[in-house]
Amino acid sequence: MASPRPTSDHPDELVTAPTRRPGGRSAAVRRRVLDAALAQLVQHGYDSLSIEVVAERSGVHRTTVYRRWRDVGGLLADVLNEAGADAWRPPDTGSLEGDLVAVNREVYTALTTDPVTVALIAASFRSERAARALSAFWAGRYDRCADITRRAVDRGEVPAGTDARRLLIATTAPLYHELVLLRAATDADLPDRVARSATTAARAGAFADP
Amino acid sequence: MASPRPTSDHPDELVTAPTRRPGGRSAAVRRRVLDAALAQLVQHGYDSLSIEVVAERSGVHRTTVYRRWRDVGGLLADVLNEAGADAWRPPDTGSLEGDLVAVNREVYTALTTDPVTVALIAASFRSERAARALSAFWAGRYDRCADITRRAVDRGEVPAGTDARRLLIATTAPLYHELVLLRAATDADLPDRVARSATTAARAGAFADP
DNA sequence: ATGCTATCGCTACAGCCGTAGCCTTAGCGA
DNA sequence: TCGCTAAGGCTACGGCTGTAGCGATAGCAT
Repeated sequence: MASPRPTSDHPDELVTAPTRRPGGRSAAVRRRVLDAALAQLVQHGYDSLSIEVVAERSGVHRTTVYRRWRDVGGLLADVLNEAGADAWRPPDTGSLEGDLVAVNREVYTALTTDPVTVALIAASFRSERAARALSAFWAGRYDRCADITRRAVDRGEVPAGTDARRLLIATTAPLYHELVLLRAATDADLPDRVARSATTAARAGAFADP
Repeated sequence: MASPRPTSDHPDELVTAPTRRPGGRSAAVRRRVLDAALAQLVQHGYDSLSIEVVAERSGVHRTTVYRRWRDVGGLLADVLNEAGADAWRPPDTGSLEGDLVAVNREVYTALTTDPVTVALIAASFRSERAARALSAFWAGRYDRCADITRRAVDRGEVPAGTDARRLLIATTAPLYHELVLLRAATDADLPDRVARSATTAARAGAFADP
């Protein structure tokens, strides 16, 4: 007996249930809802983001949104999945310090000027699915950033065996820590300073094997 | 006319309104409620923490809890204020690396075995007051940790001018980043490895002035 | 002791969240 | 073209959150 697809409305792994009718309507509903969610988020912040509001704004019925996304976290997880699938590539400035500074400036602006980023982090504490989506998003970014370390090793700037992930975390983590967790006063020089520290550390072999 | 104290039920700055009658009842209510909140948090996690439940558990009436703390964030902010006022001192092992490793192990256990810590972070995204209380708590901890750097400078382990805060952030931020934001698989060797990296970086002068 | 009043307890209510059940609509295949 | 049925729309409801108003109680000062 060919086991039929389980008909659960809320699959655990997939962010949005794959529709058996991908034609016009379902796709249109999804687009309208995701657009509405993002717009609401940008314009009025995370606290204003409720299923109620998104449904209203998108013109899709409340219960439909509940059925397909379950909660705000599910909505944002879906938004994130789209965002993570872009063609982003790490900067390539020709030097390790330049690359790390560039990365950190991107992170800095994302955290200070873009309400979406912090909203997604906040959502990840309230929804398991949003948390997974955010982890996946970041994993993709950090993977692509491995190129930065590879190039630095090739240029002889840092020891062979330097761990790309550790270096990248050392570069970006202090930014997240200061801005998101400690909520320190914003300091425009912070991203560059941290990136320079990480560069110095990497040159000293702080992220090589043992 | 002597202006009387404003009678707002929900002062913005103070976590708990100072009672004009500190005698038995108010204090007892506070104690019962905070104890109940912490117990509920430890036993059933953050998502289970509602005013409803805490009121039930403490035997204090729902509306009273709403009046004095307003929301879950206010409750946790009050819990935090008590926790931050303790006599905690940074470890003193005789070497920079030893001190940083010890600090990081504390952070690590707090993040992996103690549900309270992550719950407080989660709460800080939902409540301005909890966020401020958490910032204050951490500020106190980081201030006290400045001793670690001072001693290391005195011993000649790191250059004079090494910035205590930057060093401490570099040591602990990757832990928070991996465990809280990235939700990476827990790795018992992580705290030590990161602490050693930070030590190497500090010795190389990565956190000295410019 | 005794009155004053801050603080707590209680009831009632308005509003939002999330789900169930049923009906309607519109992709999709024949 | 036309039936089948997945998917969206609608209504109704139960539960939880947060507030208002009022009466009861117990610190505190005299």
